[in-house]
This record gives sequence, C-alpha cells and structure tokens, in this order.
Amino acid sequence: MFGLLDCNNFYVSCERVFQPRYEGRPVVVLSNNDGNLISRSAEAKALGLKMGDPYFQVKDLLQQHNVKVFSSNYALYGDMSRRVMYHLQQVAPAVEIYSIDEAFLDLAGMETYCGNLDAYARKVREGVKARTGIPTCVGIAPTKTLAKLANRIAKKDAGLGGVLYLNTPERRAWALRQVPVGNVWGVGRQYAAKLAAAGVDSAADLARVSEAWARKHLGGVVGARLVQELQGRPCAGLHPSEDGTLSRQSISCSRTFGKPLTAFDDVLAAVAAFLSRAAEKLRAQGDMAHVLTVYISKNRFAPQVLPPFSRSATLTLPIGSTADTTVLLGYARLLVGRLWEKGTAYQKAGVVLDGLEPPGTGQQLDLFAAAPALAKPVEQPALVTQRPGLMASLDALNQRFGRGTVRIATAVPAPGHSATTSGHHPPPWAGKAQWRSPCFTTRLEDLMVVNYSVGVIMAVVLCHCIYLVPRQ
DNA sequence: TCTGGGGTCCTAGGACCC
DNA sequence: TCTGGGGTCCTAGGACCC
Repeated sequence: MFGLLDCNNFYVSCERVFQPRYEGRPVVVLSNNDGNLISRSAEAKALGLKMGDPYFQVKDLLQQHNVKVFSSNYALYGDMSRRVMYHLQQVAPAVEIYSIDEAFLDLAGMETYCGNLDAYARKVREGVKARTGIPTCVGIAPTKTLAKLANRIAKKDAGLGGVLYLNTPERRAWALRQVPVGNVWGVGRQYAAKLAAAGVDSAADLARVSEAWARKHLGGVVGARLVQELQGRPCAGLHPSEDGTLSRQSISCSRTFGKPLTAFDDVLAAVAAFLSRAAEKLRAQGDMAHVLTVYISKNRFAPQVLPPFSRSATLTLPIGSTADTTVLLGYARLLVGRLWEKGTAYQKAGVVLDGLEPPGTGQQLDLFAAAPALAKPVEQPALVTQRPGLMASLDALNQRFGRGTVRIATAVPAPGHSATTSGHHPPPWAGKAQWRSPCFTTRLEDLMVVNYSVGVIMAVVLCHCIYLVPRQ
C-alpha cells in the first residue's frame, strides 16, 4: 500500500506561514524572473488564474482583485520542504521524496501495525501542520498511480478532510470515475488529445483499454504500465530517499536572462555561473560527473526569431569523472564556442551534468600520470582533473559567508555594467525578482524581529523547533 | 517591455565492435 | 538477384512530472 502526501499550494503556503495576514486572501507566487504563475492559493484559483499564466498577461486581473504577489524564494521553500520531509521520516517506515512538496510513503504492513490507515494518515497530516504550518492532503492506494489519483480527489473534495483511502475495489472504481483522463499521473497534453479522439474520457475509461493499445499509443512500455497501475497492479515500487535528501541522476542549472545578450563574454560568464552552481550541487550530493551539456537559447516568443530556438552540445569528458568547477568550465568554454553564432541575441543558457557517480567508481586515469615509469614521448604538464581540497574550501567559504562569496573569475561579469542605486552590481543576465520575501529560516539577517515579550515566547518556540528539526 | 526551472524515462538512429 | 546478427555507446529529442 502506498501513501502520497502532497503539500497544498506549497509555495503560497510557505509564504503564509511567515505572513499569516495573507491567509484567506488570494495569493500567487511567480517563477524566476517574475515570469509566470507557479503557485496559487485556492482564492487565486477561484479567480480563474491558471498554472503557468504569464504574469504580464494577468497583471490587471491581479491588481483588480488585490492579489498578493510574491517572487519565488527557493531558499525558503527548500528549507520548509526539508522540515516536512524530516517529519515524514519520523512517522513512516519508508519515504520516497518525490518532489519539493510531495512524498510517497511505504505503508506495507502498516494496516496491521496501526489498525486503521485512514486514521494514521490524518495523524500524519496533523503532525506536518503542527510542526511546519504547511497544510497537506494524503491519498492511499495499492499503486502509486492510484495514490496520486486519491490525493487529487482528497484535494478537490473538502468533505473528505484531506485524506482518501482507496481500500476496496468499489472505492477504486468510484475514484476512477471522478477523474478526467487528462488529470491522470502520466497523461499530459499530447496523450490527453489522443485519448479524447479515441473516446477515452475518464481514468475509468483508461483503466479499460487493452495493453496493446496503450503500448501503441501512449509511449510503449510507459503506457502499458500506466494502465496496469490504474487497474491496481503495481508496476513501480518505492525508492526510499536515503538520509532524507534527494540524490539525482542529473543536475542542471539554467536561467532566462533579464535582457537579451549579444556579447560572447557575457553569455560565457552566465554559463560559468550556472556551471558553478551545478557543480556545487554535484559535490553536495557527493558525486562526480563525466557528461557535460551546455545549451544557449534565443527568445522563442519573438515573432522574428525562427526555430531552432535552442542549440545544445554534449561532451563525454575525455578525462573521466570530475567534480571540479574549473575543469568542467574548461570544457564548457569549448562547448559555448562551438554553439556560438555571432550576431545572435541569446535569452537563456543552461548546463546539465550527467553520468553521475561517486568518486572512485568510473575514473579514467591518465595513462602517463598513472604509470610514471613509462617514458613519455613528449614532456607535458600533468593533467589536472581534480582539486578536491580547493573545491571543499570553496564550498565551505560559500556556505559560511553566503553563496557567491568566492567565485570563478570567468563567472564574474566584466566591469562596466551599470550599478544599481545601492551600488550593487547585478550580473548582465540577472532577472527580475521584485517581490521576494525574506529568507526567514536560512539567513540570519532575515530573521524576524519581534518585541521583547513576544521575543521570549518566540525564542522558546524556536528552541523547540531546532530541537525537533536538526539541521543537516 | 514582460512568457520558469529542474527533473525522469523512453526511443531511435548512427557509429562502432565482434 | 541476393549483402548477418547482436551488442554497446553516444547523441538528440519527445513526452511526462512538479
């Protein structure tokens, strides 16, 4: 049996925990660059605002209804997520962190242990709410796909009290009838259109199609599994998240620039900055990478710009794996050079690290460096592929004094870019973030200031929280 | 004027190997 | 006239997810 716990309007809920005056009011959170709506409170959804709506298109509507707008604050959301996941790991036998706001719980055998899964799920919800302030819903079912489905219904139907347990075939059949096929986990826009054309409208209809049909029209084996899962036959198990963190198979970092860039050095500086961040995440995960992809993109919305909007180049590192930012950057520079088209305005860039593995597993050694007894045909400097000490120092400094305290020089934009009134020099690729909330939980300067008597109470609460949620 | 970012899995074709 | 079979790796791209 699988449980799926999903936080309600997660980013909005995170903001509300620290600014409760926005409870009951329409609130939205914008994507990077203040581009699109990526989280909406129930009140905002009721106004007809859609997920992914470009901000500039709905700006008037937002103003008209006095909707509170936040820029996204991932430092805050990431830290709140960690707290939610930490609590789940205290109360569930095994937890798979599925995304920043969702986790699968392995509930095999829990029925016999705690008697009633429905009551158990209600306790878990209350626990998360009490410890983090975040509201959630829980779906429980024999497969992950059905647990997602149950969760969705629990979110929509307030009468269920945030929990739906599909414990009988009758309930499962009922649940399948409630959900339009386009809202099934694994059915996106393309498949939904195909299914509609074939007369498959609800999840119940999809559960009835033949395996051969699913294979043919829904992406091969993926479609076959999807249908089986809807029928209650599990095709995917739970992959527990070790030590409460996600370990990924690829790591990327990309940004849309605040303005189009036409100078090679500016784009290279952006790529260097993104690569630095990706490599930092790589090291935090304890891995090295041996595949590097760089891409640079034009503005896909500009009417005069023709496709392809993006060009990418991938390189399997000839030196094997590394987690060294400077080594990776050497290759990234080559790739940017390969992609660069003179006279083009670029709007976005990104890097991806693939082929991740822990140190010592798949390292390619330099033949000559590894066997110094062999005479080298030509004397050449030793190839530097790792400087773990240097990288560890870099990470330690940046963790202690703030991200970007020590940077690779390539990632520092050339002088001459305009400073803001405060004298701060934003990089040329910097985007907008007009309405960012303070990093209440991760920056000392952003800690809430309260008066003395409230302060004493707060200090007690804070100590309590620190006790409950030790930092990793 | 203004349109996100970070992931997963799968497929397919070409190069290359035995 | 007819031109193998089975495998890996690499790269690119499509579809999906939150």
